[in-house]
Amino acid sequence: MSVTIKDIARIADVSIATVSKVINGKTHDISDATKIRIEKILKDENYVPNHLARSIRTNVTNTIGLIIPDIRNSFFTEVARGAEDESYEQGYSIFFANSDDKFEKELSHINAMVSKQVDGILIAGSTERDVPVELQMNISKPVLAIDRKINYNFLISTVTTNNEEGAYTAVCYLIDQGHEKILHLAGPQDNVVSIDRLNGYKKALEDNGLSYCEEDVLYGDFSTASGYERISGFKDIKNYTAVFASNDMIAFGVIGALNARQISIPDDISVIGVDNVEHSGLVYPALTTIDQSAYELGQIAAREMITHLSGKKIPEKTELIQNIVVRNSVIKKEVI
Amino acid sequence: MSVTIKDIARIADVSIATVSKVINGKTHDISDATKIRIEKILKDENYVPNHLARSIRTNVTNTIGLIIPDIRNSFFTEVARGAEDESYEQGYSIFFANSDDKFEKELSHINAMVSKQVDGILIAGSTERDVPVELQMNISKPVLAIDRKINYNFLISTVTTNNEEGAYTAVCYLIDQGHEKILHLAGPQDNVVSIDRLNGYKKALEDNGLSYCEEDVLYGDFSTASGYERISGFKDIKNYTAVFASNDMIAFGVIGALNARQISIPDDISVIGVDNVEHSGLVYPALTTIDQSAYELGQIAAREMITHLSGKKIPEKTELIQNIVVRNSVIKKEVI
DNA sequence: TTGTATGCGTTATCAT
DNA sequence: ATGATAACGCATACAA
Repeated sequence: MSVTIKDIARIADVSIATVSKVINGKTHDISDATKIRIEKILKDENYVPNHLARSIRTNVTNTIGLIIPDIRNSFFTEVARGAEDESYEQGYSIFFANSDDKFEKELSHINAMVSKQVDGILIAGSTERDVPVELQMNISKPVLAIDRKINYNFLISTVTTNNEEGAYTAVCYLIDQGHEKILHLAGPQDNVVSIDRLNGYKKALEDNGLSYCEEDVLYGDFSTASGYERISGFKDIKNYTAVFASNDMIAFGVIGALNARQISIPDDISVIGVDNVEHSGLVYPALTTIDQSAYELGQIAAREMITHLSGKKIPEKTELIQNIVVRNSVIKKEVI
Repeated sequence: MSVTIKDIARIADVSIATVSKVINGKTHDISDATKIRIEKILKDENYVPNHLARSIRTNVTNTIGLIIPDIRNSFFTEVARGAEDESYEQGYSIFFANSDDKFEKELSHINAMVSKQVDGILIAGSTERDVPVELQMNISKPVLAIDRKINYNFLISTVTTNNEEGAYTAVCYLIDQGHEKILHLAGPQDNVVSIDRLNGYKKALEDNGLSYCEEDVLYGDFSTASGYERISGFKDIKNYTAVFASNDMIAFGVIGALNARQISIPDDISVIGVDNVEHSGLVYPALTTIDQSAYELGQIAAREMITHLSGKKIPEKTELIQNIVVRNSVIKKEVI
């Protein structure tokens, strides 16, 4: 066992109340002499407060739970880092867990965290959900939603980025650079993010007087392999001057396939992605893309949770802007 | 406040001792009737045990701390995921923290975790260290070292991969494919990992009757930019048929620079990396590389810690094998 | 200025 | 089969 407040009291020949006071800096009614003496003993004995015991009294653990689908998804890697940084700065610890997009696993983690008395939980919800179950869950700790909407009872706020707007920005940039025939490589047809981005694509076309055609959209999944396959066998590629990929992974596949087909980027075709994944600046040519502000998402989520815990009011919803990161995969199309 | 064992006892009109027993399945001396009745109330009242209170009695939190330099480094992303998976399966939670390779930050996290009574701590040590301070730290919880050696008092085991061997494997593979002029893009001269890999490179050459020349090694840092710069201005590149990059990031830079110089991979030059970063299979051409088993590293680290906590003996040191992942960036060199 | 006593939610021992 | 109670380490209201 470690040394406890009781041991210190015995050594210093004072009561534990006195020791507790100097530990917590409530020294206004402690004489300097004993204060200094106790502090020395605390140090000599290498005393470490038992935070559990403290928490059981104060009902505060200075701990936040973070549940994400998968830390290996670079978007969530950034979210996690942002949340941890902010928490650390404010003296909080992070319980971290992956749900693998399984609702059951998410619930299991929530229960564990509540049981361990986290002060609040940050959740990037699993894609798989069971709304009735969700609604009847009785979470006794504040919950903040990251990136995706969720329906738990004690939801205090939602922090998201606007995927439609990000896509809109990307496509407008393409149009701005003179592109008019823009191929869209979408993600799964039933995926919310993919749908949002498709809508942004449509809206950008319409707002710029271009018409939307169904055949300009190729569906797949969010993987590089998918991007590669769609493009490598696509006959009409010459009809387009630009490709808007629904995420960077797809864009990597597109780049690979175009390289393989000896189609030059960006001279023959421009490519733009979304996500600003770490490697997007490192491929050749460096990918122009949309930054989702994943780090800020995590950071702000943690910050708002902590603000809430301190008793202050926080916005019910905050939406981060997705900014374009201009690199070398898009070129201005000269109008002939 | 949440409902406590006391509330349940009141509702069921029994003592808290009885409730505690059914909660913990010690029902051998409880009548079926009361057992069932209490279980129903537990459920109806949505009772969640306060794990803190339990821990303060049992001295066990079922929580493990994980301190890594940076979750955004994909190697540690994998480690973290492996550790979390194993912990989850065994009913443990993970406190997660980044040290940014700062020793001070590492210490700060250790203190917080010890204070919060983790059962043990997994540490991938920061590069920056202060051995005297390290030795005099008196950590009261078991510590397990991941990937890098550390010197805390309560070190129970070390789990690493053998970087020299991994590099050796890579270079032997190159030689096996007929390459004899192999350029090595190393990391920082004073970095342990970089040095280990350089040694593996040397050893592979020597063991295969090839001589090591200092000018065949280009130093830089572990970034893509570094790889790109070293190669883009390197006049003697034509003298080589293969490049062994000290990590995948460097390899990405090499690929980019070779592409830019119109040197074909792998036809003109083969490239091999180390790390098997997520994107390494997704670049063009797909990178042949060495897998560091980062996921297993985290998984095994957590597993051994938990085994130790259960009172069993664990090996003082376990070293994981690094395996080659053959993809498309290396080609067999035809001997003329 | 310092100490006593109580309680936080739980487990576990020992009575009943 | 069930209950009373001490104890875990700490914070704090109140007494001295």
